[in-house]
Amino acid sequence: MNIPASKFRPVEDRTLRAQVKRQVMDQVLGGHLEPGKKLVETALSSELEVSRAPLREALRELVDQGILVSEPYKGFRVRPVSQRDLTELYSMRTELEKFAFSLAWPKRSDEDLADLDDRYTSLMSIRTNGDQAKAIEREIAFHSWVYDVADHQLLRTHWVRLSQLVRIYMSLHHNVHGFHGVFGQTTTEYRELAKGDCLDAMHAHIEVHMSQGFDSVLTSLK
Amino acid sequence: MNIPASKFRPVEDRTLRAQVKRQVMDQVLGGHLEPGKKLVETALSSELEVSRAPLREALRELVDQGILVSEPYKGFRVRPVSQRDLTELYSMRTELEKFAFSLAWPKRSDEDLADLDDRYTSLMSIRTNGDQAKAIEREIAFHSWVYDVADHQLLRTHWVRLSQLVRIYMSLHHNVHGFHGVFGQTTTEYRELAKGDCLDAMHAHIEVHMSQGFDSVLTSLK
DNA sequence: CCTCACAAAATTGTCGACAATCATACTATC
DNA sequence: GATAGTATGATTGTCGACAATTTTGTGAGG
Repeated sequence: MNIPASKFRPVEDRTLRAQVKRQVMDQVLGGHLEPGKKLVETALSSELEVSRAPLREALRELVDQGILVSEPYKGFRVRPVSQRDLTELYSMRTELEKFAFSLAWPKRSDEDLADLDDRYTSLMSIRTNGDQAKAIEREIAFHSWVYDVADHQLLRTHWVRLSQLVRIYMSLHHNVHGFHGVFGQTTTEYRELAKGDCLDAMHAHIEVHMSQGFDSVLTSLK
Repeated sequence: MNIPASKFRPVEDRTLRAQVKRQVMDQVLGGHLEPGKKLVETALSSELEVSRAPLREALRELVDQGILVSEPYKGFRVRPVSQRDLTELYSMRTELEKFAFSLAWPKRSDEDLADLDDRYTSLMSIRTNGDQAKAIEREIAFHSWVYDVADHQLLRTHWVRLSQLVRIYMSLHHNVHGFHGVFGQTTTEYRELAKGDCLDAMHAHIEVHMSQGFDSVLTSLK
């Protein structure tokens, strides 16, 4: 399990705002709301059975998380996708992840390496299994490892923001191509290098790894 | 002038939300609201003469911009500052700006170089002059040049987010140490290298430049 | 003096109604 | 027939009031 440390976690989503946020996020990232689709506040609020005030605040939070876009008097829409955005997303990912590895490199403990193996195993087991939402989450979790180890709060928040976009494109990919992952074999090499002792090789591999992922997802856009 | 292309720009701040956002932002970034200070909604709404609905939405946008923080039932506070945050901010800046230069390098046109000189002159003239808010804006504008040339939307939004934090720390610095800039002589060298033809030298200089800025701002925190 | 319980005040969260704006369909005019 | 103007409906923006929660204040008991 992932969080055995304390049996209890603080109750989350205490406000309607937070609950709404989670639900809309799940719908979008689950691929049930197609990119570009308009969200009508009155319809959503009656469907979720909350008033528009917390709904609007929740949607506004999702805007700055990059999941939605909004224009005054025009309302909210699911963030549209484009080839350019995808290109930028992956170039950005590449850069941040290389930076993360630079930071994490001297900090990797045995515990951390075992943790990476856990995430790897967890990811591989689901790939043959077939739960789309879970598969995406584990893919993200696998890549989050280096950011956890890097122990850089600001970098992490920027990765979280990027990862939302990654989720959108991945669910798009899964909807088009079924359940096989976007990274293929390179994931295994990624893990080996991450446990090894050559940072340059890791950096080089990230470029390859990302461009593999990019090409794979790109096919979903045409 | 900066934007001669089209004589008109779209009317901005059409909603109260946008106006509130701008005003609160100015207050915080102008250093008139100290980090950690609590913002009481009822007080703010009566002061700004708007209801709490648009006010709350505006504040929530500022949260995801990194200027404020919020907790359920606890309200909004100006983002607190810490040495760790500052360290992370500058390491992040260093990384993103190096990336930006890599992208911008082959795209630099003669126009762009002239633009850089304009921003440089504009910055230098204000440094001896003494309007704090303007000085900060021009400092940011100078560093934004490379992001403009890089022409990478996603990278730009991340820089915008970072630049908000930079503004906070700079206004803190100005409040403590008066109006001289935080980068000193290195700005001139920065400009020269940015116009030159050695990307590696530019990258190396960014490290120096940033650590200079970091050290300078750091003194405001103790 | 300290701590706990409890009441009161202050503050945030939520609601329903109304105003301002936008999108659509229709008409008049050329 | 095309286009501009106009009325209508749909949608977002704003407001004031009330509910839920936290914070502050007070006093009893040790």
